[in-house]
Amino acid sequence: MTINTKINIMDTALKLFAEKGFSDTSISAIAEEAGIGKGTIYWYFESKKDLFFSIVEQRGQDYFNKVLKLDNDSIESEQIIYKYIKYTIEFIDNNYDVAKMLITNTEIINNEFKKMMELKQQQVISILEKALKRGQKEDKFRGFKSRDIAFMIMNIAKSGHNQFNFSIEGNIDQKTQKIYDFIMYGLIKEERKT
Amino acid sequence: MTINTKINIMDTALKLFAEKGFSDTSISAIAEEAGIGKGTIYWYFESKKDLFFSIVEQRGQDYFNKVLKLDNDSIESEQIIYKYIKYTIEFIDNNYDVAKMLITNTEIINNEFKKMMELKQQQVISILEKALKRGQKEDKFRGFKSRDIAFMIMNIAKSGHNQFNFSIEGNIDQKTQKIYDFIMYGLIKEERKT
Amino acid sequence: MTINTKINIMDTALKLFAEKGFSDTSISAIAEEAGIGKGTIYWYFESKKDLFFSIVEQRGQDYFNKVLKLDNDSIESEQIIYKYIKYTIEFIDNNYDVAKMLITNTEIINNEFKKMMELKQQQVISILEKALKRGQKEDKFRGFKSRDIAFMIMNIAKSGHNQFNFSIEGNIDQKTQKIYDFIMYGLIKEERKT
Amino acid sequence: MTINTKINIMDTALKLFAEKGFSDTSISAIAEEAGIGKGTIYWYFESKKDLFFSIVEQRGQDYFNKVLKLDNDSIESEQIIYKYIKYTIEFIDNNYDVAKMLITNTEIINNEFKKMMELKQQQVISILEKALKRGQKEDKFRGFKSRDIAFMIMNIAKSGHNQFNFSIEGNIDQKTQKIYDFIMYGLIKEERKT
DNA sequence: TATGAATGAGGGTTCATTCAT
DNA sequence: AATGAATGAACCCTCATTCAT
Repeated sequence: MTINTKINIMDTALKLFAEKGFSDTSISAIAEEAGIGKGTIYWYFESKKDLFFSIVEQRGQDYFNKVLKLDNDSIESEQIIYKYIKYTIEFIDNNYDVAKMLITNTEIINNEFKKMMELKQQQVISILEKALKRGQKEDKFRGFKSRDIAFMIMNIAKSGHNQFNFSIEGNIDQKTQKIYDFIMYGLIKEERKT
Repeated sequence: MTINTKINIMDTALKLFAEKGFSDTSISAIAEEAGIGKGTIYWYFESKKDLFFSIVEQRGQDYFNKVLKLDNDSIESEQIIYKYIKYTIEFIDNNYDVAKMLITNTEIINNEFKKMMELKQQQVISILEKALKRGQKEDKFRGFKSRDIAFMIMNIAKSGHNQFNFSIEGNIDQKTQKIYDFIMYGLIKEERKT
Repeated sequence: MTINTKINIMDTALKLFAEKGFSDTSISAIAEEAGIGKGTIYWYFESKKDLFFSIVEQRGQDYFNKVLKLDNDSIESEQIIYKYIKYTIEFIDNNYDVAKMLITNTEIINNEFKKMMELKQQQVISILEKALKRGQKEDKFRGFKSRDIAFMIMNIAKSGHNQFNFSIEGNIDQKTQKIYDFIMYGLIKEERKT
Repeated sequence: MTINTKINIMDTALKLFAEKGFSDTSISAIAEEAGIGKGTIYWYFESKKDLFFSIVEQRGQDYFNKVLKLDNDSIESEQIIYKYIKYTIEFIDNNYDVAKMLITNTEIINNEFKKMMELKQQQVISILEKALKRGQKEDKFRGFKSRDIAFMIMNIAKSGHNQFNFSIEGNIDQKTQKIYDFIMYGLIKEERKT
């Protein structure tokens, strides 16, 4: 019946982790929902945590690789920011469950995993920081601490995620455009100060 | 023995919840860390969840009340945004543990509590939205969907929070100023488009 | 307020023991229902079991003493049986709670107490047995093993007690008469065999 | 390990429930006595109460079904009474533990269960009542309130049960005969009144 | 590959009892 | 006499994990 039991397990687990959180999702529940035996999960994964990590890895790898490719001086700095936002929105849209799972379960996961996640985040921040610095050198962007801004951009990009039953409206491109526009020009209508 | 056992329990629990998450913090651990008997916790709190909620309520009430007072047309719209950011940064700075606890444990808490949190968030969004609309009418702000922007401001304000071992640099006022400036003017240096 | 705290405690405890059983009645619940502090109970009683025993002793003593007085050869044997039934019905009627408590909690009480209860029951059986033997000698009663009959009388006398929402109908005297009549003459209408 | 773990659990639990009562028998004690892990019990039973109910159901069903079959107008009314007594004695003899468990733990069990038990008892009373009324119509039995007598018969039939280290002497048939004889003819030797 | 019975550590919670006040 | 905060043993139950099949 199951062409690929492993995928079946991961999909089911992802759904339940996102719905109820890591701690409140039992191996039994995953097995039952997936229509397999409890023991089978342990044939494919070493532990519950291993299952969680595997899901994140599988789903997040694509996104992360795309972002890593933005670390390229031949891409215009605005484009890097635009694409970073787009990739992030896209990832959240296509992997709503993983995103939710990551956002809501970060802390309950072990330190090794947290360190890995931190490392990746630091890499992303560095890529954005580098692009921002370049943009400043090229006199495109205003003067500021680029690392701070990189951090703010990271946070604002998550606005594509539905929190508290609310999210920015629109499809991926519209959301991206809105966030990008806000980041670039801010709120103020009046003449730009320099 | 302790002058105030209840406060001792809440402080200890808060520390552990923030450190290890709700599910991975046992009542036994809290009792041991607080230097009291397990049963004593149940003298002051009905359940582990009740303890969690009590902490959030106690710590969050001040912040929320301050934000609610911003819902006042006699305050200039920019000031509302500025103060919202400041209060949020302040809250996070002074209640680092609660903030972390809230951010990382939202999903594992029961629905009643989640609904209450959502309600509060919606109120905050509405206050910002109202201020933004007023700012637009007064021709201060650019045209945009104010609810979307309110949502982005909420997300960006959280940048004061140390995630992944990184946060915006500076004291409360400096952080606030940086975020406010970014929100108002964005990245771009060039002449403002209208 | 409380003229006699001890009586207050015993009355309240009796009510709750009868309602919910010994194990499911907590000291806290008794204290709360009695409107006193938990510690106060321990001023009057050594333990929860001591409280239980005290109640039984206090309430059962009268009944038991009355029955003991039936051990008297100058009372006609039928009268002993009649009065035994009457006293038992009376006790159950006036001390419904104790009776229910005793019937439903016998086993959860310690062995010392059980032995004491057994002893008393054996005394009662012996009294009935003696009366029955005397009645046989006097050619009033049919031939049978008097100890067996004594035991059956003991059991049938409990029919005055409301079990499963049903009991024999009537007031104390009517109930007593019905049971006595049944014991004496049985069901059969036809000519008596000898 | 054991050929049938479930039966092992039920037998062990029955033994302990009868010995010490429901509340004073812990799941740990059952597991230890049965030589299995605590968790295993929860593989077969949903809860401690479920375990209790299952035992009662399993053991009591046979008895109850037999009694229900006595609700049959083609059986002579005396025979119904005789057989009811016999089945009851038999059940108590073969299921001493269950009987004791039921008699001593009725009150500590939940209301749903109590209602079910009451219902069954009412059915039994009704069967006896019906037989008694028929016997009266056929002019076999004396005039009385048949429901009261049915209730007394139920109580006296329990005399086969060893209470307070005493019971009627003899094997099943002898006990049955003694009780039946007592019920039919009562104590009195003299000429029968009508 | 796949199962599910079995395990036992650990969870949250209750409650009889103590004792300083 | 009376209190109630504090205790900790013991409770029922869950669940990640193992392993014989």
